[in-house]
Amino acid sequence: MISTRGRYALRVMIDLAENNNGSYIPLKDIAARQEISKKYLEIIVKDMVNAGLILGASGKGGGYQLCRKPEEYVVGEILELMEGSLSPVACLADKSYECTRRAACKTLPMWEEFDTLVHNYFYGKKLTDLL
Amino acid sequence: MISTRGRYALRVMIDLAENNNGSYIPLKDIAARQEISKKYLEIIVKDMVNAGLILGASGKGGGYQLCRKPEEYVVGEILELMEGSLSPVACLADKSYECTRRAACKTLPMWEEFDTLVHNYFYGKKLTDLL
DNA sequence: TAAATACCTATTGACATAGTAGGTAAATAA
DNA sequence: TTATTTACCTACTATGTCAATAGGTATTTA
Repeated sequence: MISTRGRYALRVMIDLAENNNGSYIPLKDIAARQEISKKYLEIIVKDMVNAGLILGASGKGGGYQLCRKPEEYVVGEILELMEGSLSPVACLADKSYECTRRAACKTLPMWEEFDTLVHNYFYGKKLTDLL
Repeated sequence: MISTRGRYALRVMIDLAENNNGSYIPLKDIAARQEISKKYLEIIVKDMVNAGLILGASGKGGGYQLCRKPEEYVVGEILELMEGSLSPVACLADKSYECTRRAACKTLPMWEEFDTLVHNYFYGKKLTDLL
């Protein structure tokens, strides 16, 4: 399951791409267009700035902006940054996770194959594919 | 993310398939082999019985048993019964979910495509593929 | 009658999710 | 300078899910 963090982040990116006019776009406008709580979006958008996905500028005339061309963003990157991991099971999501049953695990190969499938799907989609 | 409900259910099914000898297999043995809390497994296995995936029998000599041939079980069916849904977002998982933004949603087609991908992957795998 | 088993109800601690509340800092325009 | 607009910051909260644990009852066989 993809949480609101990843889903809302994606919608913010799309909104920024569609409404790009060279200047910064206030979160108030994004929240209104997307019908998402502005207060809650603040948290998510802050993380997007920290992750280097977008630019933020304070003060009057401030807001947010993409820092790359829309076709240079990959959906998988955005989702993975916001969700932490897209892996279906803990033993693949946590690189440090040590499972004593690993060698004997009958299901691991399936999770690994599925993990690759998911990764390839979302890394094969660009932001521009959603516009 | 697939929770322990789905993952453990799959391991129970594999264990039942591998240790099938015509009679019922006590949960105690499954829990020991799989190194999973028996008390916790009770909850999961009870749901598997209610869902019609396996048979349970009380009393001495009782335990659990597959009620179909291993090749007649599909992984997707087992996971979906235990996890409730494999859909990545609420608007696809809940059939009754009414989203006012549905028609305008830029991301929905991607979630739908991904949902189909996930469904096809797990419904293309049989229990016997894991043995 | 004793043992082994499934089955039942209730509870718990930890954590994540999806927010809300209220403030501070920074930039611009009057 | 001052007011306004904006991002940014810390803290809090209600609800729910996850992964169990605890202790009992019903059922079947030897």
